[in-house]
Amino acid sequence: MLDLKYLRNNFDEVKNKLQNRGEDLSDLDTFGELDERRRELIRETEELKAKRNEVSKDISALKKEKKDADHLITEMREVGDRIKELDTELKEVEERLETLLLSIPNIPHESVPVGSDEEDNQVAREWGDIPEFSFEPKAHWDVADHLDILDFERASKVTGSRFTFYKKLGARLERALMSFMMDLHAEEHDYEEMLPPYMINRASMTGTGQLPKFEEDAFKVEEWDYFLAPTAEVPVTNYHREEILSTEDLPRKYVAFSACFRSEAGSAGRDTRGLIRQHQFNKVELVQFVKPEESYDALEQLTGHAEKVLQLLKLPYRVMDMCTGDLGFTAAKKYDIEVWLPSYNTYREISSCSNFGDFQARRAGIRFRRDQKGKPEFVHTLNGSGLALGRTVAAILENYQKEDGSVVVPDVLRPYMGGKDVIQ
RNA sequence: GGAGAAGUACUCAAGUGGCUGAAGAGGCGCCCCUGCUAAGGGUGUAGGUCGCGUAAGCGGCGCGAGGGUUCAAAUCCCUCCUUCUCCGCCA
Repeated sequence: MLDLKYLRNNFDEVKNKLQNRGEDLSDLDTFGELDERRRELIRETEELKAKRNEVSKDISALKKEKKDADHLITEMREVGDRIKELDTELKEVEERLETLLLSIPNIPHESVPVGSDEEDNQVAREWGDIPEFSFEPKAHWDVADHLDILDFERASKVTGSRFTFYKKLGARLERALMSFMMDLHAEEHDYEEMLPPYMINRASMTGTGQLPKFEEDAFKVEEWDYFLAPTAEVPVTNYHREEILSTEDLPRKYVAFSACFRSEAGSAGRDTRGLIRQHQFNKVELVQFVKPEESYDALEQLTGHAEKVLQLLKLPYRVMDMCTGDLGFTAAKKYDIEVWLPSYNTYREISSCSNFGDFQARRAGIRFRRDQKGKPEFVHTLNGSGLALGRTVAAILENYQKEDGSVVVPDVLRPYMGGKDVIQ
């Protein structure tokens, strides 16, 4: 959410900066009218309330002296009615204004490359050597099928499409990755470990920006106003919703494991096979709350923490600096980390690291105080996958596959795999 | 699911219709005393947000949330949320 006063005072500039984001901005022009009407109503209603408060004191005094106050009471009855009318209109105007503000995307940071779609994203850096195979590398679902470690078919029977059963060493591999990543971030990168709820209420989903605009992307729990968490970003960021942190609380860094649920509305027919696009997947998520002046350094650091996972797993990747048109609704700046998948002969997203500036913090009311007497200020929030587990499994199966159909276990995972060095 | 109790400021807590933005205590700030510490005395401090204003400031809101009654609500009524206790059920 953008700051109301900032938007008022810099309307054209803001509109201009949002232009190359590719979002629909047609509602933006109602802002001026709503904002003006709101303040008009506030002025009017507050004047009347001040009067009512004053006269109420007079009435109280008169009553105490056993004097007649009927004429004042009659007058205030009318004032009260008028206040009620104005308040009703004010409430309606404020709701419309709120809805509008909640639907305006974040302003991109000046360093974000201008562009219209993913074609305009820029490669920030590449790491690792693309593996060469003496045979035709198989897609991870074929590797998994041969090893009998994933069962998509039975998952469609039990639930539906885009779900899977992990089996045997496949299940073990996913669990190993979870522990490996949690340990790495908690012990080496100084994040506090957390296991959040997987169901989230509406206020929290609004706080991080999934709502109101993207309700169709989420799974809704019938009868409850709860949503299945699309990412641990939502519960963990909202952990501090409506709180004022003290300056020594910052930066605050959390690493959370959670299942993630996405309806994938609008992706029908894409990545229908394998682990790349599931309705449910596991993810280790990094979340940071930092002082405003530190957030862009923190983004580099956090992205580095996610990259470290791939480096230790020895999986080749590249980091993309996302352009204005591909930033998403909430981010001010975003890096996607893409891992090499041999069977696709390309890189695929495995992590997304974003700095939201104060955009989420304003929605969620997450603030901090620099010193005892200081005014509360909004923190900056960041998060990034560290990493998505399903896609990491896919990357390992594909990059570490052998001609005989077995898969070598990356060194760093062996302690988590009971010492196993190969899946066969 | 059933039966009860409670939600007030950083914390504890008083307050059942009108000088209560809210007693008191703790905490925190400053000062004094005691050569440090412990203890004692004095004094100060109350959040947040919105509107008007260059500012000082003035005003509105506000006692879990949202409605309602009233000239006036922390205080009365309704709905919801959360916490606690007991019973039932359950991983």
